[in-house]
Amino acid sequence: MTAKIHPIKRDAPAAPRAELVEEQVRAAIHKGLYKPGERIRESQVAEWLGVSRTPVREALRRLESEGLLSFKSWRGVVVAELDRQQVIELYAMRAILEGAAAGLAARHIGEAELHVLERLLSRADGFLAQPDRLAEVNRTFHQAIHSAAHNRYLMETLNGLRNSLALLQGTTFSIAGRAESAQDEHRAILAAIKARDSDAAELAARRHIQAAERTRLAMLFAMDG
Amino acid sequence: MTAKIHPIKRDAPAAPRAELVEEQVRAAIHKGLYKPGERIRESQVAEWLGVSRTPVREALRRLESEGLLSFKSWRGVVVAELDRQQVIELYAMRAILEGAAAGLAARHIGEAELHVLERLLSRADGFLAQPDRLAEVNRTFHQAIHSAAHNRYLMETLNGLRNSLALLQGTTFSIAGRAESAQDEHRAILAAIKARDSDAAELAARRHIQAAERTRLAMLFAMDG
DNA sequence: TCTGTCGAGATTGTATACACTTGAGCACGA
DNA sequence: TCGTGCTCAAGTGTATACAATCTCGACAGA
Repeated sequence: MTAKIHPIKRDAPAAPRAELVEEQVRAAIHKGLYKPGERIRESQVAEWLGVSRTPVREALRRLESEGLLSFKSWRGVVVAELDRQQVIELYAMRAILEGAAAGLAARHIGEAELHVLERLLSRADGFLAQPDRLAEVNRTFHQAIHSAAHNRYLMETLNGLRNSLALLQGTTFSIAGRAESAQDEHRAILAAIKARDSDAAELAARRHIQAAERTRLAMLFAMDG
Repeated sequence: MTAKIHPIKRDAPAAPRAELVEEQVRAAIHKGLYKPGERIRESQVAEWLGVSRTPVREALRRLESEGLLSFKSWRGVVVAELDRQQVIELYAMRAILEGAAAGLAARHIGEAELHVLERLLSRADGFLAQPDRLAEVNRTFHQAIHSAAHNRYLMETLNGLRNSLALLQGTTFSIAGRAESAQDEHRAILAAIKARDSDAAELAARRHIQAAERTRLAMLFAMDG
């Protein structure tokens, strides 16, 4: 808040409608309101959010270049679907980038950021039985590591990967025992970062993602039958 | 009239104008027709390409989410500018990902792909004195490696990085001696891939990018004075 | 001369109108 | 009954019209 030097109150933050639409649609996809493979009609979204099709189209175009949607000429947009191969490739990318982020964090992290990581790690202990809450805390934990790597492109790319993986419903923490192992893996990552051991941090992070991948693929197998 | 049934020739490929605009503007930025920091007016682009502002806006929105443009509310778009820190971060990302791609290629590449790499490498020998042509061949060489890694997300991300780095004018091959060292480095990468030595390939690729970074930063220093 | 306020023009943001493509349903005939 | 072709509604792609906001310069007052 820039204080009240000017009596000018910005009641309308003048947030472009297109950005609003983008956030709402992304949130809807993450929440599973729109399911993978489902078609999205521009006019339906426009009516839902009370805007015209113009900002809707701009928002959808951007969501498409993020990989969340898929355009087909004259046939509209559909929520992207991930086949098994894509999931594998996404996790491979995550392993590379989470590893790199952890390695960089081990070198560049500051005391304050380290403290945040420790608090988040212990906070997660309280949610071992609540998959959704745990997933949220852990997401913050990972983001804190990404941020500690001090490379905005790395952070952005990891963000995009997370977005894409959000197309998969549910969380791996609902699998028995996964929450506890994940917590162990997180402890190993943090310990390596704290010890400023870049190689160990990278390795621990890669292992962590690979373990998550195994669980996720098992979940997919279970669904496919 | 749906006319003849068989020789379906789509005279008008029905290429959405927005895609056309996107390509044209991207090309213009790469060619330096639009320079970093320069403002782009929607109506000017619309007139230039003979379309209305609607597809132009969609194209610009997508180019922005690629990082090539930067939006400011009600102030239009400007071509993104890279400060020294951003260049460093971009090269750090490239080192990570080119390394990963080379490592994966060493494991997954097929004989045909290997052959393509060898041909590209020897083709480059003929362009050591033509920086622009050399840059083009070398870009193809790198893309072939990315492709051989068989991970579409890795390839896409590397593509995005290349796009962003295209904001820097000129090529590092115009620096005396750089073309020859780059060629040496490429040979080292290919040798490691051919030997199926994943670790060596990753290391060689990282070194290559780091060498390119040093040259690039020296060029920036020279420009800044 | 300097400072701050207030338009006018320019430019972006949004809505609406229109053109083009697609695909599903229906009528018709074999 | 099944195929075939046609019509037309639904929905996307594009253009145009209008509203909101910013920039920049002129001008009044100190």
